[in-house]
Amino acid sequence: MSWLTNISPLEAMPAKTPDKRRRLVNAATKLFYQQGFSRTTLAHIATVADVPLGNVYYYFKSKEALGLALVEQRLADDRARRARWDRLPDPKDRLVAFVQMTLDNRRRLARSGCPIGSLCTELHKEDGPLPAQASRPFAEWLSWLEQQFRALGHGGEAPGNAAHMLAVLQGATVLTHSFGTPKYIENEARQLMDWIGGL
Amino acid sequence: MSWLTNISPLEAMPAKTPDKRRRLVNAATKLFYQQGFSRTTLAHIATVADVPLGNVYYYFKSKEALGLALVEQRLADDRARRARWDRLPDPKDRLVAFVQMTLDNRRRLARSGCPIGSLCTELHKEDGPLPAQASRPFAEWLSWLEQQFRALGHGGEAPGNAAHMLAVLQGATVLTHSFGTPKYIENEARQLMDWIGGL
DNA sequence: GTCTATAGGCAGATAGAC
DNA sequence: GTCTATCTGCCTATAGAC
Repeated sequence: MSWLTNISPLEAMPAKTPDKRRRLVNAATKLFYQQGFSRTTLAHIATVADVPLGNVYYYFKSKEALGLALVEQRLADDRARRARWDRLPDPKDRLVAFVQMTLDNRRRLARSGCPIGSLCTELHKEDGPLPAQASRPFAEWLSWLEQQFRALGHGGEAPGNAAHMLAVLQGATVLTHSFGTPKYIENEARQLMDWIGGL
Repeated sequence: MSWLTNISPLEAMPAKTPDKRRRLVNAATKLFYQQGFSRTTLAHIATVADVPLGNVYYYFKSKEALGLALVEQRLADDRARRARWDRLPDPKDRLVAFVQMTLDNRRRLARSGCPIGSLCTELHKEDGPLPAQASRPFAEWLSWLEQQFRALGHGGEAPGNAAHMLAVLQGATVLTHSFGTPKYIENEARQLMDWIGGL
């Protein structure tokens, strides 16, 4: 009865999402984040993923298609993370978890910026469907943040509060990345924590 | 006595900064901003500046050198703008002018993002001296904002307040650009105006 | 100082054998 | 499904006449 064992959906469909495809998306995620979309070559991605260059095109018909797959992966990962946080009984704790995630990642953010924000900024200068797709992760985070503020009884101000929280962290990340120091994230995160505590 | 006529310093030294050089920097500024550094070709810049491609290399030894010149131009323009605002007697009015500038530019910012922020984000993924130079415009704005808060008697909190104001506007600009709507800048600018009024 | 022509190299994408 | 070899085109940069 192996078909009843509790395995992850992705492992359950090896034919549709084989290991190579996953490795390519993972390598692309890492390299696009560290070097940017334009500067990253498919040859480099293939090397990191340990897949021959020509084989990349069996899984993705173009570099753009790989970019789109990367956005989908990001959406799935973020949804999983939010689902975990949704188990916290107090919406305040969910907001704290969000700010804390940024704080925990501050060194990485100082090195390479926000993976969603910098992807958005860069892909919005590309042609085709990439610009529109790139902002979807932001849209879903905004919507989730709104939910938390609404659950706290701040219905009318929920959209504004959600946007403010995301904007502050994005801006702090831009400065932290520009100057290569985590201090902007640390200062803004502390203020946001106080704000959440006082809601 | 034509040497006494009141002409601009740049027109006064045609040998050192001829028109073609200026046109190239202006075209590069515009195209790097709209399309990004990597995606913009020297051929396109040359066309927009109405300069033959081969002639570009008489003024700039490489694409990177053109990028560095662009940063210098940005620094000069920003200093001139701050010098004008420094004539306002009340530091609050100077801070208001800064926020108002962002608000006035919101449509352009929705289309292409912050010219300093997106340049920083993209150039920090390049090699060579560009990453370090790209953040200088931010550094000078931060320093100027700090001065204004100090002039208002908020000495100890001046660095934090300056960073917060810049971070909020940067973050609002990232969201405004990502979603193509000025509303995030409008909301955050309004709150910053209230904050300045109550200082 | 100016401009044409082109070198040189690299990156995205494809062909086609296995 | 996999992989090697390669095509095609573009982009930075240079050569060299004027």
